[in-house]
Amino acid sequence: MNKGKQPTIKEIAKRLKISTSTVSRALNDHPSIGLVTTMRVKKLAEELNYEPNRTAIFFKQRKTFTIGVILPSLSEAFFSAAISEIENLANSNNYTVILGQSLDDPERELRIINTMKGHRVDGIILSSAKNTREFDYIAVLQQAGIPVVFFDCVPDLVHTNAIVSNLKTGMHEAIDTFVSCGHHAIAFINGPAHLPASKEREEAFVEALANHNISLNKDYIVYTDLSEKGNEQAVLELLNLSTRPSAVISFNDYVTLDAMNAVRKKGLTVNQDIFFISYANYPIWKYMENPPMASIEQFPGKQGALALQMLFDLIDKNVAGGTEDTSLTDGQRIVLESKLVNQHL
Amino acid sequence: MNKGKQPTIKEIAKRLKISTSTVSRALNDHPSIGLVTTMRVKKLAEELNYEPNRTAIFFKQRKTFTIGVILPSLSEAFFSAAISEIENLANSNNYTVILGQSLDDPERELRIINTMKGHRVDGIILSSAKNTREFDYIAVLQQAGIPVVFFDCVPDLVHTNAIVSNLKTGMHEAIDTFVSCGHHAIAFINGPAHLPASKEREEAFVEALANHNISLNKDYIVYTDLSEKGNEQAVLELLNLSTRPSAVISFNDYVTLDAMNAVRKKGLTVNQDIFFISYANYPIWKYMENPPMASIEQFPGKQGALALQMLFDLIDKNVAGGTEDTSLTDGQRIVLESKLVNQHL
DNA sequence: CGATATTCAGTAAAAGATTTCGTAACTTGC
DNA sequence: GCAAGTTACGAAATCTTTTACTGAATATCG
Repeated sequence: MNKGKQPTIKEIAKRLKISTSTVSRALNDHPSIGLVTTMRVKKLAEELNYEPNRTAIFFKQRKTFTIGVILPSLSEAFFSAAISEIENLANSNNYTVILGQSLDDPERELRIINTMKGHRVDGIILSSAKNTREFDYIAVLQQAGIPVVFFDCVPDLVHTNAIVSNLKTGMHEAIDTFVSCGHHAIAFINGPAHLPASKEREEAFVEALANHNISLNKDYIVYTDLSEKGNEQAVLELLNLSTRPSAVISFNDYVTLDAMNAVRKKGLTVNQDIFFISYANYPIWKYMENPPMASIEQFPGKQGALALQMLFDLIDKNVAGGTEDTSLTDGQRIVLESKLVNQHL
Repeated sequence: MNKGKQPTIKEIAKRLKISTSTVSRALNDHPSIGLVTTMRVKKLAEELNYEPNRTAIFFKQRKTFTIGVILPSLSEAFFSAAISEIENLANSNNYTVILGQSLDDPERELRIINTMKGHRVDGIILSSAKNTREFDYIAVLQQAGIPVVFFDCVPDLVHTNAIVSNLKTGMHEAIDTFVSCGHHAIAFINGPAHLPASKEREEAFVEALANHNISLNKDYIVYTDLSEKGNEQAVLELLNLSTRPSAVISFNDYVTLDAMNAVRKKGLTVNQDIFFISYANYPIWKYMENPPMASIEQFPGKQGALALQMLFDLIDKNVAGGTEDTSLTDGQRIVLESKLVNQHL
């Protein structure tokens, strides 16, 4: 039969006694090939079950229609929502997604980036590991002509393309909500202080309190390293204060979950003794008997979609413009507002 | 400088005034190249920041060190746990993962498979869409020499490689537990009847009841299409029975979540009026105030890891053996026992 | 009718690495 | 000192597809 081999364009050419270039052009509907020939080629291709060898095309065209997506973790709801949307959108644009998870390890992140560079991906979407401090690879990728779009965890540098979430709007809404429910003792469990995301949250927290003329109580801001233990300790710090807060905003839903467990262990009741609002809007809240009072939605899917859209734009410019195109060096940013949603109570 | 181009072995050869074959061999530590030459080549390669063009190698070697993973959904906890582990393991074996989600749409699944075939992946791990009935693509992939390993949702065919979860052990343990707690009115919310996974669960359910000499009440087996509405309706059927069950085993945790919500809406109390056990062990249970009594863990990460291991074996055999190797046609299966864990109460 | 377009298809190079085959130069063994 | 073996490297083919260039045949026009 076909000797277990995939048919090639050469095979078609031989059978039809025409040249491979004609076959290639016919299959790509090139106008310089006559209708009859084109039909003959396509017919035989169909019969032989011909499929182009994409590895050859990738090689020749220096384009792989592949994008790399690197995330800290695939099992975190925020990221799996994002990757899900990215894959979906990439797929409908005939792009393929290759995947890497850094597990928040900068070394591993770097290794993945190099692998993807080796695979000659057309672009990379990257939510960097929490403790990545070295971003030299950005220059390397730029040198290699591979555009990068950051999202969620974005390095604090100019000249990077990114989708950033404006965490402030959500924080303001959250505090408005708490205040309008009569809360004045509002605390904040923040993440690691060095993260831009933590800084932004904290600024917004301070601002929002000021807006309501609530004086800032330093004890009401505590920090967690985002581990389960860290989360528990952070909330315990708050609970052990002489006047404990009645409302807590926390870094994200995972922190809130651990915090709530700790609260219950202390014999207190969520949504009675103490109320929560946190970032991320974990899809599970609707199933909880005592969910947080509300959530600050960050739209992971939308962020992913925007990131991919921006990446496509960069890839196009990359193809159109020369190597000296500045589109890669100039960083563009799109800001997505966070929003208070799911008034669960 | 380097004209914005990536250096190639040709460039190295030219500068060193040796042939490209020597460079290639030197870089691959081929024994027929002298130590001095090898060192010189490696040194220059380092200086020039040479990186092999993998698209060229993939093309030449007919091997991409890439595997495809196709899952129904990336945002479901079970699958994100699996992909996370697969990516992890693939990464440490210097393989790259390309990703596709079928969204339980057979057409989309097929398209993804073809794309991956085009990418010349070395193998595919596939958890097929729930309502895929046509598995012709298996033959096509086999013809193309691409091994496939199924897991979780496995077609009911011989000659397929798969990691299957033995759902029975878990069911037996679950019912043992219920009975030992005094329950005799045990119901079962099953998934769509056509799924092998549903059939297996139901068989085990019937067997386990028989083991305890509990006569089977047909009304105590209801079905859901796994939609939120379907899940609610299913549990309502049970609750509206003249003698409602005191214990319920459900198809999976998502069903249980919806069922619990419905139970509460009816004014009943979970873990008091009615108890649940379900498959999957959703990681969120530890945060719930009224979690199911226990969970039947299916070890998604482990299943993924085993699938990848099996795939690697098949890829190796594929390389070693000829095209006529039967290893691809003979289906091998590994069974992983499900297990009752997290006695949450 | 001859000059010029237009149409259609072939030739060959190119992309970057690996690999088969071949061959100089040098070392052994006797 | 010569056959045989070893060492170290080069030339060229190869993997598949695309594409710039070229050329032949046919059509069009003045």
